[in-house]
Amino acid sequence: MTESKHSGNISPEFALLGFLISGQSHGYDLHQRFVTELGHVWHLSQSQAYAILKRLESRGDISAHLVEQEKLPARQMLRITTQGRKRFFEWLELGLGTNARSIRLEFLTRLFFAQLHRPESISQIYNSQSDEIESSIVKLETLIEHLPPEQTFNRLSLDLRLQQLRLIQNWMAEIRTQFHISRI
Amino acid sequence: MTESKHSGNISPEFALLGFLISGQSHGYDLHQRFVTELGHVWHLSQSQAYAILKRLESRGDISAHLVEQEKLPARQMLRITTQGRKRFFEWLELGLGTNARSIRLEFLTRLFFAQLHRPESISQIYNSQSDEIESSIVKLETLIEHLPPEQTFNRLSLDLRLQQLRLIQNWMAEIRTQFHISRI
DNA sequence: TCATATATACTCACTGAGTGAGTATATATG
DNA sequence: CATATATACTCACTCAGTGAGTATATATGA
Repeated sequence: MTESKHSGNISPEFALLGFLISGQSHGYDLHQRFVTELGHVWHLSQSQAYAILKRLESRGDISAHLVEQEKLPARQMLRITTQGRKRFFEWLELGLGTNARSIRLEFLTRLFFAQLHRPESISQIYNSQSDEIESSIVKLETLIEHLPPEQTFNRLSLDLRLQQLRLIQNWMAEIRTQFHISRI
Repeated sequence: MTESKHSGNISPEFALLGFLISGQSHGYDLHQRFVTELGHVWHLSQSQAYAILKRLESRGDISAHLVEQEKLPARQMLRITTQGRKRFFEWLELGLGTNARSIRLEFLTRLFFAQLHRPESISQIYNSQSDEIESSIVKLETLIEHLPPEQTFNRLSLDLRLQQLRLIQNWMAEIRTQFHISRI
């Protein structure tokens, strides 16, 4: 317990990769697309976008090629590599997340790119996320049951988390109808 | 938009300060207390606790004194300074937070320490937090209203945030009765 | 009795998240 | 003609966070 484990928050990275699946592009444009399409899901500053792209390049998930322009400064044209493509689809179909924040951020991001690049696996993504929530609700419930009664603040915290997870279930049910996702 | 602006997440710092209000202590003990009392509200690793304490010292919010022990390694005994005390109570009574996460984390932490050190200002803290939520619900509602309809994912994200804020309102109403907090 | 686990008490090196400002140029707008 | 805005990045910096390591003492079980 609890979140902020420095592990989450990987998906702006994958979002940038996801945009590159549609074809090569450059930092400025990727950041722009990110802001207009997912700007209310995540916040991503320009410099941060560039930093992430640098990291992706150093890991071999994308490759960069300088393209001179007559007037404006040269562009770093970016292409996703085979490895990057593999990593992206692994994240898309296997990545999960349990807490409210990561669901809003990661799950929505995955849904967004699934719709773009893998519409046929939307229901699989949806269902595994939904199962994950189910099971973490159960875990939380037992955790709360076994919490010593004097732990007022820990209890309040876990109570809210539990209620948030239940809320997310309803919110996801709403998504299911909107996206015409079939049950398991 | 959206959170994770690198600004939030200041309260483990204040929590450590808060424990020092009750009297001097040392890193190991402070971390232990944190984990047992607020371990389900926040996660705070040991090394992180020490890092924060270092920062607090460099800012002059706490002072350290080496205390030799016959057998175990020496302790850094930590005391809160006048400045630290001032900073702590400012945070306690003025600090706010709008998103689900920061409310669960920061608000609960403030409530915890208010109960310990300032029970008379609990209702003020509660009410200003509650007002803050009210006003950000209004903001979110208008934001959603003015969102172009094709922005499916941004809308879904904001919808969930709105519902989460409403959930928090109910959760806080529950706290009000538990803590016998009077209305404004 | 001897190994092993656990508690005490911290340090260190490292990666990553994130910001804010700066650089340089082109085009549109009042 | 000045100013704002869009294009396209870079840089220096701070804070967050982890995981492993160091060193010692005591309890616990085979």
